[in-house]
Amino acid sequence: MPSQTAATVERAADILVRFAEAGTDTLGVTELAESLGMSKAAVHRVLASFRSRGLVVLDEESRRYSLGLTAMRLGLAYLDRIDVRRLATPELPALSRLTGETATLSIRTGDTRVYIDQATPEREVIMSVSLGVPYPLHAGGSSKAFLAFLSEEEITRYLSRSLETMTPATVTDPGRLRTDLTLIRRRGYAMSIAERQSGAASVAAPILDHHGRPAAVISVCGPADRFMAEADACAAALLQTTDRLSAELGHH
Amino acid sequence: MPSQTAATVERAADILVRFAEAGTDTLGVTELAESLGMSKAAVHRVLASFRSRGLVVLDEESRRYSLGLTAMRLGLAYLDRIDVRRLATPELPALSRLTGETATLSIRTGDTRVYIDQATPEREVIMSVSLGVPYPLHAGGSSKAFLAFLSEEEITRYLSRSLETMTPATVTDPGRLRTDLTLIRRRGYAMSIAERQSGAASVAAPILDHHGRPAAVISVCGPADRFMAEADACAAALLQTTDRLSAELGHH
DNA sequence: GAACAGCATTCCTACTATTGGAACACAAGG
DNA sequence: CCTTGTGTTCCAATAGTAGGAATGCTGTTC
Repeated sequence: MPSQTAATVERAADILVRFAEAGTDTLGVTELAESLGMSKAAVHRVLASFRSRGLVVLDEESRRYSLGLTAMRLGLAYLDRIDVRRLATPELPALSRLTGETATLSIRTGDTRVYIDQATPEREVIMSVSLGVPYPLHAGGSSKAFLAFLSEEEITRYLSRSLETMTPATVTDPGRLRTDLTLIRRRGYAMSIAERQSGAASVAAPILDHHGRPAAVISVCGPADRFMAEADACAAALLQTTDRLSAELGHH
Repeated sequence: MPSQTAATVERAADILVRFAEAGTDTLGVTELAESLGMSKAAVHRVLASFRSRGLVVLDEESRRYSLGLTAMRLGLAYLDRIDVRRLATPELPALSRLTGETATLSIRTGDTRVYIDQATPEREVIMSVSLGVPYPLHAGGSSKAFLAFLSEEEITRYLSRSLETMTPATVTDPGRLRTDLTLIRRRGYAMSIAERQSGAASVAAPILDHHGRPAAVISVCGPADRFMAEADACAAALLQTTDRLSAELGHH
């Protein structure tokens, strides 16, 4: 969609993105050049430039590169400007302790949604989510908690697209999804068993702003086999938290 | 220091950095161009390129730019790969040389804490700690440096348990411990004389992560009889180190 | 211990892609 | 309705990048 772009800058951005995607901490010049189809010389120049700005750092011994302090500052700057985060983050540990399961916070990013924080309980078998990864709005508790509280037009538009299947339990039929969403609105929270992630289950409820729109979603989630027995208690604790936060955003 | 750089990429990086520095969430093209001495056209091209990679997003209404999801993922990727040990271990020899005493690194393991590394000075009478042995959180400098910076709930929970006596100097009274912890938080470091180990004394301070939680503790310790004369100087050197490391973990 | 392999880094010229002034479009405010 | 401030596009000049090849370095193999 962006119109006037600069190829050099896009390639440089690709290098940066590769650091975020790669599971490994460090990347070498050759490795980057091959995976991006660039020449080693070009990759090296870009890395040297990023290095001068602290975006990446060079380990002098291994001659390999990793992300730098500036990269971290970018991430924290992004999170700082999300004010619902400041409001909700302190609630997650309390919710996790109360329920004995993982509590998460998500925000919407267009037609997707990402976890931006989580608090995990202190026990052996726990569930942990991936922060920063976009997920579709129709699969899983947190996603459906967003979708259910969007406007009728937005829901219709979203459901008219092709809906990705993430697990065998993902619902992709628009009719069945609409029934789900109606129930979610009536109960005030969404429940999901293995819709986004096999073996996982969750309850999720939105924090509504003064327009009644979902500013964020909190979920309580855990391993599916034991979670079902706790689901009702989790939902009660969850709603108590989200109702209070919604009120703080001016929702009544 | 970097040798072969690419001017275009450096300018692009400067734009990115500006988003992290600026207190405001959004920036406009003109604003960026003027503050960086670039032409509006160049800034616009760079932003368009970053936009295609999700590093920045454009608010269609206000025509202003802010950081995007990819920026957050960079920050989280940086934080993920930070292994406190790798960060702090190289600092221990320097701290030991500077103070003439032993420098140690501890991490928490639930309701206990273990030394995972140490650096000893080159002199005849030195103190040496046992790596890998769990110690309780209420006795000794390193332990109390952890305890003091946990959440109020965690402290209360810990103090409600029965507290082991390790030496005649160990404090086990919850009231006196709370007074200790308050002082530690105010000074930024903990001091202990023979609380965990007879004949030993130490100062200890936490490395705090971006949540303000203690990721690790560094201590400087030595034989009690001579250590007291050096304690203030050791604390100063210690805090200089831990403050810098906390910043690298995103604490501010 | 010498030859080798694999890596990062530098060099240098052809040439492609960026540059930036100016023109344009659009919105808000006087 | 004109003005002033945006962000965006256009285009020719040229400055800066690209990339193949050479170099230097490190660690490994025989």
